[in-house]
Amino acid sequence: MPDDASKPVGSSDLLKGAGDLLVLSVLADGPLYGYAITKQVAARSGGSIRLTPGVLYPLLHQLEQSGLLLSNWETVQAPDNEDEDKGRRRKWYRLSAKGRKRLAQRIASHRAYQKMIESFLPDQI
Amino acid sequence: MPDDASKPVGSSDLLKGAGDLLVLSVLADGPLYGYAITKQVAARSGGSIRLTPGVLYPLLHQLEQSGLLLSNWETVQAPDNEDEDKGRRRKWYRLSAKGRKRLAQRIASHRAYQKMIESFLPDQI
DNA sequence: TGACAATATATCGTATCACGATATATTCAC
DNA sequence: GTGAATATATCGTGATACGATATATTGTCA
Repeated sequence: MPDDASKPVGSSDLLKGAGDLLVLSVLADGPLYGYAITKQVAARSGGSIRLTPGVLYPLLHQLEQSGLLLSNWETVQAPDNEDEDKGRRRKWYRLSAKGRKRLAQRIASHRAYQKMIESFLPDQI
Repeated sequence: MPDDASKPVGSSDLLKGAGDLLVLSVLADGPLYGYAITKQVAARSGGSIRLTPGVLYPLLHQLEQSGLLLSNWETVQAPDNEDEDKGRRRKWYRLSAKGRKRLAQRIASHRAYQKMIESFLPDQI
């Protein structure tokens, strides 16, 4: 049996606690809805960062609850849809003032931490 | 009740998955035992990275089990200790060849990931 | 001599989090 | 009309960082 016959087990943990930083960062360019964030992040990372639903939506809710994000629902009417009560729902998220301030702090602390980690790495291995 | 009356709750999550990178890095300079690693990391980080026992020892065991570290026990005899069966025990760890190779890979992937995260951060907030 | 701090290893329980799987509904393309 | 894409959301699992706790030895200082 080959070592990696089927690998839907365990974790890869790509995000390493930077999920909030990513979401706040892409929203700094303007409001987006969840699915659009997913696509945006995938595109800008060349497909290497996949912000899956199971990661994204709990994260958005948590950021909103913390007052860092504000949101409003949009109902998209399909051209042939005459029923006003139906239509695809989108929840648009945008940075709050608090979220913008927090983003600046997170960037600073992220860079400080990475600088610290980098200082531990050996020049010669 | 003040918001942070007593805060031994929850997490700070300073390490963010870089624990193995830290340990492998400090061991690249030569063998060390656990407690010395703690002190070394604390000193080199100005006290901001505290590799507590609950983090360090499981990590060392896991790295050893993965074949990245090799170890041997040392028994330190106190000057006034005549009993050969007693004395403070130290477990010295050193990088294996596999560990050294892995360190190089981890550094490369860490830097690639950080570069990717950095590319998401907005210039202007 | 006795107490306390520092040295040194280790495990346990909890909280958090990233992730795959799954669910539901709408709309577009063919 | 069938399937892919769009769009939101929750659940269960596994990994892990952490504080708390335990145990034993050694150094310091009164």
